[in-house]
Amino acid sequence: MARTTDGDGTPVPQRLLAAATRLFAERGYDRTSVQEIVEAAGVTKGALYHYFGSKDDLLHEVYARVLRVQQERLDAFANADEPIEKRLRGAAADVVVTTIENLDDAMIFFRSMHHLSPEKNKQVRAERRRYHERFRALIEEGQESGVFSKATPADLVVDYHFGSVHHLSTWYRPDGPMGPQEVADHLADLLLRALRP
Amino acid sequence: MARTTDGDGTPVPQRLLAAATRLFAERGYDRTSVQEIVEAAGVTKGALYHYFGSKDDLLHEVYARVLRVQQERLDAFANADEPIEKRLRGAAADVVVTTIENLDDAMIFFRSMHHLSPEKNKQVRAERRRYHERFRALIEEGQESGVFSKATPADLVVDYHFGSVHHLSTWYRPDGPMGPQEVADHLADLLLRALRP
DNA sequence: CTGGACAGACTAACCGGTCGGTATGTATCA
DNA sequence: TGATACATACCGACCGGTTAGTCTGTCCAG
Repeated sequence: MARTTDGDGTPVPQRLLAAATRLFAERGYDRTSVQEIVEAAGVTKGALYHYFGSKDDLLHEVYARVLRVQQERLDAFANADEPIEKRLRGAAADVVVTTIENLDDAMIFFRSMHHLSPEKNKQVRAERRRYHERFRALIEEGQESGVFSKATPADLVVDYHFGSVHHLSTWYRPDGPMGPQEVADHLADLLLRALRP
Repeated sequence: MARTTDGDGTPVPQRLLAAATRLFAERGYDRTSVQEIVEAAGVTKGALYHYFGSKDDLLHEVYARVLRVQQERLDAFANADEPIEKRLRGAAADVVVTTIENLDDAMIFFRSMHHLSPEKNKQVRAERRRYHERFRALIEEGQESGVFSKATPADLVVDYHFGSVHHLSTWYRPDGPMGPQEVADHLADLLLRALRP
């Protein structure tokens, strides 16, 4: 039997990543010791430093995973064969749902970026910008075609919406009165209503 | 001459608070050592622990200051003798301006809450709720009188707006193309437009 | 001479990361 | 088939460095 799956069926690197994600979201990056991560994953430090170069690397992996997923989902909605209104609404609501379904990731994303090393921070920022720009392009397209109001610069509208997404990890509770889809519909509504000409 | 004002005219406790605010915003709470704070303030650890019980206390003071100022300003706008639309717009825009003018505070506020001790965290949350509820009351008032749409629960609208305020510290740059008032007007516009019946 | 306002040396606890070592799996060849 | 050789996966003691907080002492105002 391969050592990689001792204990349960999940490979060690993924177990470490999962444990780190949970702990980083729970206590923050600096308050989580490498020792705690490896204990939660049921291995020792040797294993962690066998698969990851540093604690920082672990955090970076979390970011990479989130960014990849979000960008893929946005592209799918943005490139669909639908009227612009529907595409924007779909993308805006979807990012809310996936954020709620991965609140830990969101928490880490917005709270721990400054813990990344400068190069990795730069890399993450660059990918974030790609995401931001794809979203902005959607809004601009609607503005050009007269479906959305031009009163507010598209850039600002993007930040307005992502502010609310960002904020979710602060106030949303899974045991609260609203489900993910419900919140998503409301937030997408607010965005679309704000954009009415 | 009192030792409290050695060096410049500012009393030591305020110098410590100012230094801590800047450093916490710059590097984060955990990455800022007590030694760095006292050096930036031109004193030693003896002085810090003479005035503050702990590093945590220092952070708490930053929160208390921000909360007090924001609550006062909100109350002023909310209780003014104006139509509800104007009062909400005024409050919504004002919080944006003051947030931009104290970006360090905002950065710390949303990034470092989880570093507070449980009791202090609870205390801060309670005050935050008061603020949130005053703002929500404004929106509900407008909804009741038919000036604002009832399509979205008032609670969610509040979180929507404060999401964008929260987000400011992430993207706003003082040397960017927009001034504080300009951004504030746009964001208040978006809120009011989203609330149109 | 008393007490507040500090200075600064000190401590005990961690923490990230390293490193030598071991166990297991796999490829090669006689 | 069985032995040899090497690679991969991991263990856990250990190290250098840092940190929040303490404690004793000094100095000056009133």
